[in-house]
Amino acid sequence: MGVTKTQIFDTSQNELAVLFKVLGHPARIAILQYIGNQNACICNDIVEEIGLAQPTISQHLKELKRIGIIEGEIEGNKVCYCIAQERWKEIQSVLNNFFNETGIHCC
Amino acid sequence: MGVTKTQIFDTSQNELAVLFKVLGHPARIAILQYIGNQNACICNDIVEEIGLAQPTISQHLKELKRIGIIEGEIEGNKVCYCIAQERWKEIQSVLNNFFNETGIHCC
DNA sequence: ATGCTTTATCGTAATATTGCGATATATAAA
DNA sequence: TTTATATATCGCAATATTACGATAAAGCAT
Repeated sequence: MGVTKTQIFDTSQNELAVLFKVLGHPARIAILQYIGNQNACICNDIVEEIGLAQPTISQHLKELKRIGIIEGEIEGNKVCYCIAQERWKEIQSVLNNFFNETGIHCC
Repeated sequence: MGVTKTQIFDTSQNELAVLFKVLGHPARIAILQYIGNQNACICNDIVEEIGLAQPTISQHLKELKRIGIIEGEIEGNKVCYCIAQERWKEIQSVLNNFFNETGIHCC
């Protein structure tokens, strides 16, 4: 009652759902767009850029790191975040596989 | 405090996040895969197939209908759900645009 | 060493999501 | 008409997510 019944579904369904879910928040979309649009990796100008408190941003960054779509490199007392190119492409392709393998038949 | 601060983000960021979020649940992934894998549109064998109660499935179907990725056609006292092909492709392409337009620069 | 800056984590409040039993509604079947 | 079947909706309980202030940790500047 209330929890997502993860055990009912198989690993690939759960993994796919996690990818979608992590991307399913406007702040995280905005963070990815901001990091992606900088020529160099940018640290927490993200906090300045997006209108959310520093702990909130930090939490969102943690979620994004959880699926490996960004990486943080420590530079002194700052952290430089950047898109993890390989994983980025991998996630895109996992999602595309889902779209291509599902929804072909029907009606 | 607690709500997603939708106002902070622009329409396209919010819309993108909604698409991802709706797809971000294993039951909804499983439902889409099930509907997609039937040669004909299938009604609520979905309830039988997935191990969740009928009201729960109904709720998930409602979410999926909300983004237009499935359509339900009433047939007597049954409802026949199917993938909305056009919208399916459109969503795939919206997501791909996001992936292609973001994360190109960096590092 | 002391204070400043940057980032992460903890704890908590507000809200949202998930899941389901009970119930409503509508068609099919008897 | 009565009963069964299929689906949607309501209302609630359990849990998860979002957001943030306070605080910790760690490096930089003085």
